[in-house]
Amino acid sequence: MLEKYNFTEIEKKWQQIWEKEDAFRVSEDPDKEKYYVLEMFPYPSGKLHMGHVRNYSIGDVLARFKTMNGFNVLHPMGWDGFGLPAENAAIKHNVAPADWTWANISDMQDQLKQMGLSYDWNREVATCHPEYYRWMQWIFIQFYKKGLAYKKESQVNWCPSCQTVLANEQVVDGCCERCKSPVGKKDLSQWYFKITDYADRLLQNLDTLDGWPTKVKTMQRNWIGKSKGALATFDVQDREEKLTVFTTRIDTIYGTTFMVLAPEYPDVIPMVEGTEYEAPVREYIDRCAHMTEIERTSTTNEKTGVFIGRYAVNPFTKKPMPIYISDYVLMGYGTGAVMGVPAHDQRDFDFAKKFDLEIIPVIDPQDPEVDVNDLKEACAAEGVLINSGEFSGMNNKEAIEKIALVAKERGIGEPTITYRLRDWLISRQRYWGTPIPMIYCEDCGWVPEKEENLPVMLPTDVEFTGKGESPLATSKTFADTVCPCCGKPAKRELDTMDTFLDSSWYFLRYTDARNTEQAFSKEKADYWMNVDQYIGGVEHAILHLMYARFFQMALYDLGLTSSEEPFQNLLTQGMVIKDGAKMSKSLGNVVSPAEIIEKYGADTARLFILFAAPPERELDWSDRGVEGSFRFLNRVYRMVYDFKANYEKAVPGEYEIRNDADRKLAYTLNYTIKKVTEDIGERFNFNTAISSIMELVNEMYKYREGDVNETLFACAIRTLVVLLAPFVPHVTEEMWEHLGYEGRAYAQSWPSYDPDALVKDTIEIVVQINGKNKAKIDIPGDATRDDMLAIAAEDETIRGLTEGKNVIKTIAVPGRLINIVAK
RNA sequence: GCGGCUAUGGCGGAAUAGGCAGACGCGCACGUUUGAGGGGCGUGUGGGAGACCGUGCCGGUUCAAGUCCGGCUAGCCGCACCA
Repeated sequence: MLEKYNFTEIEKKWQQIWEKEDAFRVSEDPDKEKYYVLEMFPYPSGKLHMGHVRNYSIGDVLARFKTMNGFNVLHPMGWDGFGLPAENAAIKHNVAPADWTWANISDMQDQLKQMGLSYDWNREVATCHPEYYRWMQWIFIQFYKKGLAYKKESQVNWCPSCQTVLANEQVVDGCCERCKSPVGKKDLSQWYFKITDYADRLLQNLDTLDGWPTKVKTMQRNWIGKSKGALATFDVQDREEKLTVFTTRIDTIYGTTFMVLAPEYPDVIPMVEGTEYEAPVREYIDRCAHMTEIERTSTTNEKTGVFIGRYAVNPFTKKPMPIYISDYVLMGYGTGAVMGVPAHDQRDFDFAKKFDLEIIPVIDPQDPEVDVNDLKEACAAEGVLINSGEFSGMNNKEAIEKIALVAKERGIGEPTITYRLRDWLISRQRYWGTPIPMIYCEDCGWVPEKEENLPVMLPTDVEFTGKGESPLATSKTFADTVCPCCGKPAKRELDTMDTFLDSSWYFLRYTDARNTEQAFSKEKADYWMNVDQYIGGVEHAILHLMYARFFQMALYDLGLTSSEEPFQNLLTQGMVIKDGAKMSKSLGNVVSPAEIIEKYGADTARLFILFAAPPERELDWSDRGVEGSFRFLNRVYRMVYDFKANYEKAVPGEYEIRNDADRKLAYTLNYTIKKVTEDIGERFNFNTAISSIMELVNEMYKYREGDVNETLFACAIRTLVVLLAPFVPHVTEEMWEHLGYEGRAYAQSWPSYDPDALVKDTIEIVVQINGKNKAKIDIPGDATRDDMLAIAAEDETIRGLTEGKNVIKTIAVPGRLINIVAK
């Protein structure tokens, strides 16, 4: 160890040693309690950013801390290797997506290794590796066999820029989640996963996920969007068609004055064919079809629509009512048909005003401020039914239950539940993804590839134009195959899978990453799963985290896993920002991890990022703050160096408390152990853990100015190095070695504290009069409530303060304060 | 519109079960070491001359409120014509 802190050399040295010693390799050990800590694996863009550094620093502290506490810790890392940027690079720079991706993986792996993260690299996975996507395809086939995968022709979200379809979840504010272009519609035959079959379980299980942030659970609940309601079926006058509506307010059915269908509603065209209404209806439908998602939803208030010339019959009142089509009714939710109750629904009210339709109030809110016969806006309040035949006079909450049941008896409806969640569209017209292992045979239809033929390899003779259909269509070798069923010539599916599939089970593959016979062995998965702590950005709250939950449930139903939920505890880290804004190239406020590591070292980068804010919060990057963390490490380094130089023979061991200074240091030392242990283990408050270690160091600096008890100080030095080890692994390893201790710092057991050292002889407490701090007195550390009051009663100062006053009440909190209420 | 989160010195943040608000760090000031600079070491640092006043605002509960309750305001995030 040099006199000066040379982080570059130290970090290189220890990274090499860890690699040579395969320090972080783990295997199943039934005698040890396991702990699985997982950070969301990165897309291999080629460059690590501060968000990654934060994510992996948090995970690494936890992994190292748990290891030191005797757990068998699984801490893996891998690559979400498939995705669009690789294809864009292919188009732009004429490099093969595979070459580009593997080069990036190699670069990023170097950068991760420079951070000194305790990964078991033997378990590294890359989703774009054939040995990974082989099992992805195998899982797809299992889902298909179970009826969870199906192909359907429908109108899909189409990103004109990415030239591919998008799942509902990937459309954000009407724009493509990735490239931000406005999303349009397209009719295509695509593969879907039946995630809606799991809607209720995905929702129900959220209640069991105590270790998840409520924010994420709420977002998922909203996304699943369960709503209880009823179906009601309306006949169409002079027609065979029947129109079924979904409503949460069946109690207002007597107030229905019109009916609205989504423009895409399948029965619309047959109902208008050959009538004078056909032309305007077709024109309206056409207009809607050409609108992007944004255009369609931007006209929030102004309702549009067309009367289709037909009348529906209200099943309760038997009254006919006009049928319209309007884009405010969505084909994708409920049944695509709604009953128009203008008196009690604002959208219906707006529509009725626009088309001059009748408004019939059927709920009286019994509010003197509301005149139901002259409504200025829809009245959604609860109340009593009026104008509702046999149900008039009933409370509307009661009516919601009752009318649905009556409808069921009469065969005109029934109670039901609807979800906002749609089935997951998984086909992508992309090259750089897992090929969908399905084959189309003229005779047999869609047939899965034989499992022994997996993986269906991505071809390399492909052209990238960035336009049109799937790039796999340009391969001369890929499409042609034989039917696995009948052996006749057949064609392969040319689309690839949404990359969110790849990341929906990688945590299972880590448990058995090198298995060539199975996706993962159930035994190993059962040993390591569930993930005890998952860490990542909140931007994955819906997409990834719900897809992964769905996969785990489906795999559970297939008997491949033993638990329905994959992630026991979830920590969503906050963003790293600078100057009050997200780091971005356009703002020019990006701080590159590589620069920081070069200037201050990985240990400083890790320490700062953990110290500056608690993990869930936003982290404001400060160059000054980084210097502070660097300064602290230098301060520790110097103290250890000086200690070794001045007290070469001092060894940690049983020490004697000779004086107050010794007692104070022993107290701080033990208190710090307690504090750091709790802050890391129970609260993930790494910032306060680090600040208490700083206090210990400050205390040690003061202590060494006086009469040094070598054994005690040696204990403090040793403990300091161990407590810092999870945060700053390189420099602590160097100091550990320099101090001449056995083994490696990372392999030490976590220290325990001596509760006796935390008992103080005297403590200072506050005396309040009427809740205001007035004095401080010293009392014995073990003083009871009565002792405290007795001491206070005899104290001169306090007597003076209460003199002439009438003491009404005294409160004493042991170890904290006394409050005297006096008039 | 609906739902969630946040609000504390010049700044990042601390106060874990209602009990000394501002730990720790940054910045700043001063002292010290040094030929000087840098660096180190140390002291001080919410406001106010003071009794006191101070955790976005108004009110409440309590002996005691940053913390609990009711009502606002602002900012951020998510969803949004969901019938």
